[in-house]
Amino acid sequence: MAIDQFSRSLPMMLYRALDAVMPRFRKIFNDFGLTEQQWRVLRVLWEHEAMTLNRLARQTLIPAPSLVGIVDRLERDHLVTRQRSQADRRKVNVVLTSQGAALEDDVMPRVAMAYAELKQSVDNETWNGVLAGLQEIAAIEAQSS
Amino acid sequence: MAIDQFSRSLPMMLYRALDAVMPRFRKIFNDFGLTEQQWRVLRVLWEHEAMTLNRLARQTLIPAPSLVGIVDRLERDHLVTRQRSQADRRKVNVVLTSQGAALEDDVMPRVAMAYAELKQSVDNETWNGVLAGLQEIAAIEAQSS
DNA sequence: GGATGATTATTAATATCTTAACGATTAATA
DNA sequence: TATTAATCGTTAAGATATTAATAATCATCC
Repeated sequence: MAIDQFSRSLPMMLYRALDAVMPRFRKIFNDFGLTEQQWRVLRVLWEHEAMTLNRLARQTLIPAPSLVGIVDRLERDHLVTRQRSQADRRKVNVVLTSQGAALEDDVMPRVAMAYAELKQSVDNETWNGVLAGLQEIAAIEAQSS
Repeated sequence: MAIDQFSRSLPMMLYRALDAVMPRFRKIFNDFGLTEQQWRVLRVLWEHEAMTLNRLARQTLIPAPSLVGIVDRLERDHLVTRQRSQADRRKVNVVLTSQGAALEDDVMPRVAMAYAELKQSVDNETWNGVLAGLQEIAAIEAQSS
């Protein structure tokens, strides 16, 4: 087979790693009534306060059409607000509410601890090697045509 | 920050790598009217002819509830069939139709070529290192509690 | 300065994910 | 053997992905 074993192909190994890693985090998110992508949006806003929907999409790796609904529900839950840009009225800034900002102190410690545990369960050299390798793979151009 | 940069966390790097790698394959799938997970099901069946829905879920990394609908649509398109097991009537075997089997010769070459191109665009040592590292990460127990 | 072309957010349609629950069947057990 | 527990496929409900298209706004260019 050109692609030796399907199960060991790069894409499947990437999915498999995510399946092994994400459940522990999702449990934490659920404890706070958050979905994974809601968490991602908040995680970025906790660092940047506010951000255009497009930039938010890039930072969170969430496709813009999905982000629209996600921000809708975050707005419904009073965690963020939409603010139309004055300079360029096409742009919409997603802004943290005080409630959304306050959530950071509750969620981040638990996530940080889970992340530390995860890191400890993997050999340190392997960990760094994977991150570096993924960086290289992620840098491959989208190979237009 | 305990989790240095969010963008460089392991989960985000995994997602980023997938975003860089998968579009080229999805274009091929679309050329044959297949979705990514329909492809995954066929890819496994091309090697095993038939398989229980549960085992198929594990092999494809597709959650069982999702797989139900995916098999529904593959059945609608006359690519697979459901066959209730005689030995254990709880089980359902998903079986390739001749049409589904025939698709292999059309799809596999193009996917294999895209995969080869992908592999070539990454340093060989990096490639193997990432696969080995992902294997180790994927092996982490689901950490029950 | 108005037609043309790009950007930004959004909607639409279909497919899939996530979590929980349920019905049918089989296995285990008292 | 009647009951209880486990397994298998499935349904349900809400959230998200994927791809294409659209309305509003902005930039450009002649």
